[in-house]
Amino acid sequence: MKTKFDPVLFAKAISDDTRQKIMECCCCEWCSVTEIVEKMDVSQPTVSHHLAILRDAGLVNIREEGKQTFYSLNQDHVAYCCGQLMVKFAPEEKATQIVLKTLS
Amino acid sequence: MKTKFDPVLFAKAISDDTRQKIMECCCCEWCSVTEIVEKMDVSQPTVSHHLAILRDAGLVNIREEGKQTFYSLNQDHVAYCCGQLMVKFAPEEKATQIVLKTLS
DNA sequence: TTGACAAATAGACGTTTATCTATATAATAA
DNA sequence: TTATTATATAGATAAACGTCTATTTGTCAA
Repeated sequence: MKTKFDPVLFAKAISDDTRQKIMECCCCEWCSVTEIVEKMDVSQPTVSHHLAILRDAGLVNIREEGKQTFYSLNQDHVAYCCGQLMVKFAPEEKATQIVLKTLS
Repeated sequence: MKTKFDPVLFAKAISDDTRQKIMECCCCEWCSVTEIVEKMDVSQPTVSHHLAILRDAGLVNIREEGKQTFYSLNQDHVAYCCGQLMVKFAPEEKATQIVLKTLS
C-alpha cells in the first residue's frame, strides 16, 4: 500500500538541478552524505537540506550506520510517481495504459 | 523526432499547483484562456503567465482562432517526459523497461 | 472608425527557495 | 574525558517565483 500520491510534492522535489544531481549520485548505490558532497559543488549543509526534501517526498531510502547516514534513491517510488503523473496528465496515451498495468 | 529532454525544465513546469490545475482543465479538450480563467481562482494575467511556462516546456498545444487562443495539454509529451524521468531515475524498475519499449 | 472583447505583457510586491556560514548533535577514537 | 569526524539545524541573504493591477496588442462587430 502506497501513501497517497501528491503530484505537486513530487514535482517540487525533483524540480531542482542540485537535487536531480543528488538523485543521480545515489540512484544505483548507497552513498553517505560525505560521498555525495564530494561529487557535488555545493556545501554539506546544502546537501543535507536537499536530502531532507527528497526524504520528505519519500524519494530516498535511508540507512544509518554509526556516525554515517547512507542514502539511496527509491526507484520504486519514482516509478510509481511517474506512473501516477501519466495517469493524471496523459490518460489517453497508450504508454499510460501499459504502465498502469505494470504498477498496479 | 523529439526535442532534447530537459528533466529540470519539465519538473519545474509541473511543480506548481495552479499550473497542474490548468493542465487538468485542458487535459482532454481544447480550452480558451477565458474558459480556463473561469474554472480557476486566479486572474487572467496569471493564467496567461502559467500558460507561457507550460508552452515553453512544450506541454501544451496551441490553436489560434480569431481573437481567441485555445490550449490543450500535450499528453504525448507528458508521457514522453515521464518515461524519460523513469529511465533516468528508476532505470532498474520493470515498469521502466516496459515504458521504454512503448515510447520508442 | 469606434467600441468591445480576448489574450499577452509590464511592472510592483510579498513569499518561497537555494545557498552560505556558524553552530549543534551524535558517534567514535585516542 | 577530550578530540575528531559525520550529519543536521539555525539563521542570514539574495535570487526566483507567483500573484496582482494596469496597460498594450490584436481581432471582430457595429
